[in-house]
Amino acid sequence: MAQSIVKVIVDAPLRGQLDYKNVPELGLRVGERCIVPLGRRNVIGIVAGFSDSSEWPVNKLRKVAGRPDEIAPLSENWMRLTAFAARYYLSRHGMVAVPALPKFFRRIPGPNYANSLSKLRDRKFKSNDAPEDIPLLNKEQEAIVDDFSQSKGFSPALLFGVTGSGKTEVYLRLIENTFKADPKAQILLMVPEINLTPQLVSRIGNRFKDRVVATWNSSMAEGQKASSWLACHEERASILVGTRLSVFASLPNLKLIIVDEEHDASYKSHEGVRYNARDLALKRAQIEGIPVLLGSATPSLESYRNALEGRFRLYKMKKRAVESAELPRITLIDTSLDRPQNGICSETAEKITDTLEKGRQSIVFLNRRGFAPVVECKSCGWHSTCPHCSAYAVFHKTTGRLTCHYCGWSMKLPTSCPKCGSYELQPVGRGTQRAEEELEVKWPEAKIMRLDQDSARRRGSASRMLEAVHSGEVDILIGTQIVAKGHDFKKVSLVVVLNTDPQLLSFDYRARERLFSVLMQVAGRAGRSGEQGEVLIQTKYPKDSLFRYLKDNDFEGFAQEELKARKTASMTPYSAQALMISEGKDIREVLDFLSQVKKIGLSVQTGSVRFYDPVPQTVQKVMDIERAQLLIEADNKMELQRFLAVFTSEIENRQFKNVWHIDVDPLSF
DNA sequence: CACCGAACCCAG
DNA sequence: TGGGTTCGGTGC
Repeated sequence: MAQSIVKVIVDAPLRGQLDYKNVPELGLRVGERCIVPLGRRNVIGIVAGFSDSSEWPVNKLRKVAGRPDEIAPLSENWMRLTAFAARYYLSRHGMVAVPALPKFFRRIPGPNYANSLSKLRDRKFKSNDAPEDIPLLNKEQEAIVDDFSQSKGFSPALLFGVTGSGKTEVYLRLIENTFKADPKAQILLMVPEINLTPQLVSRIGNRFKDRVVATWNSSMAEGQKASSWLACHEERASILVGTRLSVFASLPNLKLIIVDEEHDASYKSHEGVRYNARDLALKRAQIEGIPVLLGSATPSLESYRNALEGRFRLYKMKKRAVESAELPRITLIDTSLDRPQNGICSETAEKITDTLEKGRQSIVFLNRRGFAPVVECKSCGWHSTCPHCSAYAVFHKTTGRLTCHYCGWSMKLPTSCPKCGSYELQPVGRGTQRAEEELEVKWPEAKIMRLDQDSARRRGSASRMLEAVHSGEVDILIGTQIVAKGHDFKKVSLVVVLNTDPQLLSFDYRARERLFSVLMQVAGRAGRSGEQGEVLIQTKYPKDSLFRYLKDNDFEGFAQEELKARKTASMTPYSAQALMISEGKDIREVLDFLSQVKKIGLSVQTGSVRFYDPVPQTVQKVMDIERAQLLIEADNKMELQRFLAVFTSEIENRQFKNVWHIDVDPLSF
């Protein structure tokens, strides 16, 4: 057997695999973790293969240093998935595979290792004994469950279900059917963010009492991550509920993947390897040859198009699961006719008062945190800017400070203008803190609560606040996006949307898609149990077609109009994009570098690949680093991929000293 | 001339 | 990526 040389991948930006002399007594197998010397230290690597020859002089090769433990190898499919991700997102196999393991499993074992490992194995997963009542499926749900459960092999499907149509119940039945077909099956349920997982996990735990339900998300303690990971790897856990990183979990008997809220931007990773976990979930299902379900009330245009063109099966759920729950009535308030007082139009104010009188709850949605986005000097025109970023420093009244939302820099709000000394400093614009204060003045008797990153910062405090809403202690909940996400508030009958106009006018062509999605979600908070819900949207542009589709609860109409526009302009999903981003001290140097890079690109250009001009990023400077980008486009992902492989190796060969990276399939600009 | 942080270089 | 080394500016 050809086993004298071990090929190892490690977490370092090195091309290909590293060769080491094998130590046959270790009995290493492909997919196993091993300890190898790298430079002056030892690191954890993963065995990618064996060979009897090397491109390196064999006598210069170093020996494998050992194995950390007896844990079973990662599967061949897992290795294929991570290798694919590395290739597609222009990274290195080791830089995807190794960081996909919990920290515990990528550290060199210390003296207590064996002990800690057995503790991890013994960790008990919460079992749930709450009484369960299994809702009956309606006709729509039943047909979908029956059809999807017939899937054989790789079969992607999109579940388009309006808010409240009972997607979760469909997921649960699909999981149940998967266990019926294979009692040892493992299922991966991906969710965009952690906020929702507790409710979802306990619901799953209730339904599948004899199963271990593991969770995996970035806010968990390292020990918990490690024990969840191990339980999945050793097949003690049969369901994993996790955020984007869990697409790389080791699930040797994976039989079904569900991606909930598939349109959600948090599936895209922004640090390290910039992968999109939803896309990788599809790839994973393809590699494993298993069904995958993407679910959403407002699918991404990309997935919706895939469904329209027959690449995904399309399931629709247009009824709310609770028969009596009607869809909320949406009213647009023209802010140029009904001028807002302290941000609130008179019609809005009346409705809030009504709702209070009826003893029902209201949600006020304002997607901007802090008190005011900027402070201005009325006498000289000075604005509060961050000294390290090209952005305003936001005024937070709770702390009395100006804070930069990009780098975290902050200073005490000056009492007089730093430029001219005038005392006429005035906060401009409105964030949730200001709106909260204004609501308190207007409705002093109401119990008002604010929910945003600032008020929810402490661990678990968000869930405590949500609990207060559920129990009815709160009359008006004001907040950012967080209030929109999937909470099943029974007593909310009014939703008010303040100032979404900036997103309507944004140059980012995806802003409309995102706005539609978030408005649909927030509207879905109203009237979830019986009583007719009402949604008020204050806008200067009530005639915008986006609102018409929203009023008619017509995602498909909206999506088709958007798709048509995108097709005409050959924008995504009718084209594929990659952003080359570069950073440096001097913006001219950065732009200069990107111009050179563009020239190189033009010289190796293939097929439909085209370039835009290098431009500074929207927020040009962050933490004193200037950033610019070069947008590269092709007719489809395959052509773009083929080009990028050649292009990046060409740039690497030139050994530029500039810092750069590539964001494949970027979601924002 | 000592000290420190930033830039640079390298790993099989 | 992480770590070690080298380089250059600053302070005494």
